[in-house]
Amino acid sequence: LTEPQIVEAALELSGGAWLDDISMRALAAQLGVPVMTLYNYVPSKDALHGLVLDHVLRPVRVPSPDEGPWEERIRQLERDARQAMGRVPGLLLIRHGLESSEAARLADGVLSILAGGGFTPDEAALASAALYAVILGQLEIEAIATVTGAPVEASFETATLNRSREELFDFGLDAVIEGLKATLAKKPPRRRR
Amino acid sequence: LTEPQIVEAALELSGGAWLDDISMRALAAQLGVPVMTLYNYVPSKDALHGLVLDHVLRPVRVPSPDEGPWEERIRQLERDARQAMGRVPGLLLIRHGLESSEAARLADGVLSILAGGGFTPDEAALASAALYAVILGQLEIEAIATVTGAPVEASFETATLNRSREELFDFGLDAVIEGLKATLAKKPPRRRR
DNA sequence: ACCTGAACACCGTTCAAGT
DNA sequence: ACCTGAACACCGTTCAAGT
Repeated sequence: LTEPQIVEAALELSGGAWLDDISMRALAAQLGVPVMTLYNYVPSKDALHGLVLDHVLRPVRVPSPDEGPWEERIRQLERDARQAMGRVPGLLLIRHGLESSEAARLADGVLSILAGGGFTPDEAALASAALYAVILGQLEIEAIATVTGAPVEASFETATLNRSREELFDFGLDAVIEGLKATLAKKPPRRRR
Repeated sequence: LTEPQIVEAALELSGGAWLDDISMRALAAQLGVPVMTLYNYVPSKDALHGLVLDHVLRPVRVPSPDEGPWEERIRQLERDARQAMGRVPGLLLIRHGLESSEAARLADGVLSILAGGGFTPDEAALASAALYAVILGQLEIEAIATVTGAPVEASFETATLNRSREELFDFGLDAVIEGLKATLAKKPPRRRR
């Protein structure tokens, strides 16, 4: 019985819905062990969520500087991250984003990409928060759809009905990136020293 | 004992943290009634969350067309909504955004503002989803900060440390709006008939 | 040392009995 | 009709006893 085994079992058991809804008892049953055995590998249910978050975020790469302009690298990273987290829409990353070392790695990646793109550290921080908000918000919208079985954003009438999640996400992401570019364009061109 | 009384008690008891963490038992104690009495007014704990969401969203106005250009009206509505929901960062609006008639009212308001701004229904739907994502994401970031006591976005290093939530939100919101305007600008100017 | 059963201190909600 | 106590079917986790 290993940690990855437990994480995988939790993922399978949640079936893409609210991770929080699976109980330690059900997880133990799935693995065929007594409940308390889990606590030899995981300190708490809360910590388990952190492990799951790390697990799904681990494969997401931070593109290196030679992989295109900063917009393209941001887009790639955010798309990958969204897709990875799409495995567990009800992850409640809310509560664990700050504890996850993988989430921190990606946040740092975004910051350095933005810095390389010409943003000051200050602007980069603001911009990365905006990008973070977009991905979190989109995941929430998807979580609603997955868990309730409703189409993506029913309240937005029929227009969104036939749109894929990718389309929705890309539109929002592109809008933010476009806005960030506009911010950059207003500044005098950066000087290299 | 009235429904608003129950909602207010829930708000007070949660103290701005995760609403889900308060128990029906604690809520009943706060109101000085037996637990089961609550069920004469609220069908379930889940429904209570919906009532709280409606309650905090009710005062948020949809600006009328004569209150400035569409960007300004969107900004005003979103700012108001963010502030209203800031009362209960841990509202888990995730689960109830679709059930709340007040959330639906605001979503419709955003759609009609965008339509008036020159977006096709299709574009307006995409744009409103993007705006929805931004506010949801920002609220999540704030919820993390409130509940964990950490500064807003600790992983973004010191740059964000001294920024108010309003600054963060406005930056993200402005970026999206800027991006949406760019989308509009690329189109031929709309014709009135 | 590692494992785990029983127990503790909770939950939300059903249901039947009270007035 | 309206109200509510007791009970049901769960929780996560502690803790002490097992090997």
